Formats: sequence, structure tokens, C-alpha cells
Amino acid sequence: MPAKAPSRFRTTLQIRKKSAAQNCADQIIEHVPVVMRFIRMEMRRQGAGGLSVPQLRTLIFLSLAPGSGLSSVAEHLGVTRPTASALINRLVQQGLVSRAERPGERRRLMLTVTPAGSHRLQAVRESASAVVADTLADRSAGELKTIMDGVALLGLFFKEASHRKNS
Amino acid sequence: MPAKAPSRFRTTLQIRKKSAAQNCADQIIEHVPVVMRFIRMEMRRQGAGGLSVPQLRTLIFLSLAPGSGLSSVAEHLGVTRPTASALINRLVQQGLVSRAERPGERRRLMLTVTPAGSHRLQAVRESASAVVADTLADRSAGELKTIMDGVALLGLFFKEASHRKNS
DNA sequence: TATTGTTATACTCTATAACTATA
DNA sequence: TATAGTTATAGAGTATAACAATA
Repeated sequence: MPAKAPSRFRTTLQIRKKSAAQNCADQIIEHVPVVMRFIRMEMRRQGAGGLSVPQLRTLIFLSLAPGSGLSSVAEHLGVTRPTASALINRLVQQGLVSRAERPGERRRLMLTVTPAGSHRLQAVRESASAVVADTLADRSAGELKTIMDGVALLGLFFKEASHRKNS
Repeated sequence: MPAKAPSRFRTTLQIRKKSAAQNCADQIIEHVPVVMRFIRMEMRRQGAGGLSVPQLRTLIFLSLAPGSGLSSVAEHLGVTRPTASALINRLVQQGLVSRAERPGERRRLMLTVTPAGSHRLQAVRESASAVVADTLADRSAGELKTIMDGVALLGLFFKEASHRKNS
């Protein structure tokens, strides 16, 4: 009856593997929020030009997939539609996103980044990235590579996992 | 006058280094929010037993440094004192933290995790860690090591950076 | 005067529930 | 009926400004 046993007890081999995964999970839960908070704080510190992290991510998404509907935005961000709706509202109010009716399919919105939005996006993105980069400026090439590789894998796995959960 | 030049133009060598740091920064800004959102969503999905990420971090901190004052909590989390005050309020209301006067120094609070808080902490921590671990369960040992190393370095650097900024 | 903590206020993010409008 | 989106409501997290109490 191995099929009924909880996953963490399936086989000896998998105990070892799970254990490594759990150590890894603990590291992630401890350290990722610290990084996240740092990024948020720095983005806020820019004052008027600042965007929240979800706003930034929305602008990035819409600049890569212009004309998307609200549901696509919600799915990309991993939030509900009301949340995305409010988010888009604020961006529209700031003049950073335009919300137009799609001809021939009046249910789905056509969301695009305005020129003002593009400027803002570029500015915020560069300065957020610059501040994070400053934090890493004095690190060795090896350390940077370690971080890059780890973060890339991490993002890949969790993006997959999020999509699996929400489908 | 190299001292006056902006850091990103100091020397040719440092341009190269900065460039690597900037690539790294871009990776971080793209992927870290995805992971963070995943963690938050999973913690919420636990329903009644769920704690927010800041609440979890507060309980962890107080269980490692029992008797801390509110300012210490705020500093550890990287938030302002009003924010920490509200956070602690909610935890006290839930009976997870006790807030007592410190004899002989009535300004500073004495914050401790209650037994109920300890139980809750352990449960949430384990299940959050288990879900994250599940996401990583089928990855190779090499991939896990890559992630662990990257995240550990990342946390280290950003913790340092946060402390530098707030002092 | 400096430190600790709280209150008041306002904003963003977030969800669930209930709704409208379109297909 | 199913999908796209909005509105209403509620609560957490966050900040700034202004305050009280203690040292």
C-alpha cells in the first residue's frame, strides 16, 4: 500500500531527497521575504515615481503582451479578478495603462501600456534594478553566478508550480 | 576625480562587474516576487490556521529572542514602529503573543510567544515548509544545491544591505 | 531631550460574495 | 450556461504625522 502512504514516507531514497528539499524550503522561507521587503522598500523610497511591485509586474506583463484582457493579467500575477480589476483601475487613473473595448468581443478588455506608462516603467525598472545591483556590486563573479543560477531555477520551478495549482 | 564619478562608471573592470550585478538584479526582480506570491498563497490556503508572512516572521523572531521590545521587532522585520505595533496587536488579539510591561523599564515592552503561539508557529511553519518542499520534491540534488546556495547568499547580502540602509 | 510605543489617517494589496453584461 | 469584468465589503500590511509616556 505504498500508494496510500503520505508522500514523505514513500521510499528510503525519497526520504533523502525530501529532506534536501525541506532544507531548501526552509532556506527559501527564511530568506526570500527579506529580499522581497528590500525591493519593496527601495521602490517606495523613490517617492512619487514609485510603483508597487504588483504595479510594476503588471506594466511589464502588459508591455510584453499588449492588448491582454483583465483575466490574463490576473492569471499572470496569480491574483483574483477583483484584485486585478482594482490594480488596473489605479494604473488607469494614473494614466499608465489604457483600458479600451475590444471590437467584436465586447466582454474582453484591451489593456495596453500608455507612452507615459512606458516611461515610468523604464525609469522605475532601471532604478530598482540599479539599487539591487548596487547591493551586489562588490560581490565576486562567482557569488553572482551562484545567485543568478539559484534564482533562475527557483523562479522557473515556482512559476510552473503556480500554474499547476491554479488549473 | 574618480571619487566624484557615479559608481557605475568608475573603471572598466567595474563596468564589467556592475553589468553582471545588473543581470543578476534583473533576475531577482523578475523571479523573487513569483516565489513570494506562491508562499503567501499557500499560507493563506491553510485557512484558519494560516498566518501571514510577517506574522510568521514575527513569531519566529520572538521565539528566538523572547522578551524583545516592539522596536526590535520593527527593526528585524524592516518596518516602521506603527506597522509593528499593529502587527503585534493582531497577534496579541489572537492569543499568540503576550505583551507585558518590563519591570524597571516601563517604556520597553516584553513580548513573548505564548504556548498557543508556539503550537501555531510550529504547525504553520511545518506545513508551509512542506508545501514548498513538495514543489521541489522531484528536482535533482544538484538543482536543489544550486537553489540553496543561491538563496543563502542572497539572504545574507540583502540582510546586510537592509541593516546598512536603516542605520 | 531622546527613546518607546500608540493613535489617527490614508493608501495598496488581497480575498469572497454578489452582481452585470456579453457570448 | 459559461465567461469577462465590476462593485461591495472586509481585513492585512504599509507609511507619515502627531502624540503620550518614560528615561
